[in-house]
Amino acid sequence: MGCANGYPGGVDDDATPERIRALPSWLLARAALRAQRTVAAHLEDAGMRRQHYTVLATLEERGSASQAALGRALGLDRSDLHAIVTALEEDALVTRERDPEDRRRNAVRLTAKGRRALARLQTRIDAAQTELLAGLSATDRRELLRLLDLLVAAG
Amino acid sequence: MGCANGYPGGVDDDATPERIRALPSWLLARAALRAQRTVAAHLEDAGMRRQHYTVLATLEERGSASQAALGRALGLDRSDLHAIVTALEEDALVTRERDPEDRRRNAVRLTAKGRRALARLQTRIDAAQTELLAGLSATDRRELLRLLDLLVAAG
DNA sequence: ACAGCAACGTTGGCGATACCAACGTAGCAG
DNA sequence: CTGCTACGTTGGTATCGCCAACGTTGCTGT
Repeated sequence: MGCANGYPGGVDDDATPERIRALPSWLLARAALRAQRTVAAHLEDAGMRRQHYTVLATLEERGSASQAALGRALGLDRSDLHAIVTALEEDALVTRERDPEDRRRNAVRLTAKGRRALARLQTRIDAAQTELLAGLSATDRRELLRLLDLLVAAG
Repeated sequence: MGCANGYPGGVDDDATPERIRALPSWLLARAALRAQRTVAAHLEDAGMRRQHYTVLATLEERGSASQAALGRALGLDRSDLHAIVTALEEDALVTRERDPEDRRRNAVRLTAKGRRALARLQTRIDAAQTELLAGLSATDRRELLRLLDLLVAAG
């Protein structure tokens, strides 16, 4: 009668209840947290955050983009993008100039240094994804991407 | 030559680049954000947050638990759990007493009112999950749970 | 018996993230 | 030229996960 709940071992308190562990929103939060920590750890000694990478990658694809366009493409707020571009500009990874064709906009462009930094970041990002998905087969990885994409697209 | 990138339409700037959209960590973050917003919206007029639900649900399963045990079961920090239990106690949903068998611990227990509140919360949580997974078939939902569980267990 | 170590709860604080409100400026449509 | 809209900028808010420190309590080894 020593154990209040009738468990023999006793260390069962550390286990997440099935009721919670079967909750999609909880699992998503947990998995995303792990993903975030993994990516952050891989980018740490590069002094970058994950949004810096996504902005640089988008710029490499677009060539030039306004901050508002970057925000819409990446789901970021204008104010947050302002801070990100400012940081990248201070590191000379991007340039920010008034768009001559629409002087409301800032034309943000990748510099040569930015392009090199992006290449280095890409390596780290790839390593983080590999570590994150280490327990999944190739088929499972594809399935995961498909299902997550469904969820994101429905948003 | 009007369009810098050769796109005819022009509203393509709002689309997330494939390079980003195929990134597991990014998809996880986006999907988790949507899940979080959906749950929060469903719990909003109940004046509760999602961690309140998980704590209440764990207590219903365990009967009694210390704050540290709740933290380990749910992946929450001691300090955060303190705030949660305090809030639940103020609403008389749980009681917090010194555990007579180990006076370092607090024995947190569900009250009758807490049990009723949990039942109401469960309805809202279920509705949120339904809304979240609306675009997925039953098979897809099972697959998603399995894959997310793999990711979380590997953490 | 006692000293040292570990666990617990509590308090206070930090950094990252997502979001919102307001403002001035610039383009655009009626 | 008069609204309306988009844009960038600034500043502020709320949540969340995490960490450090402290006093109390239990356990263990000597």
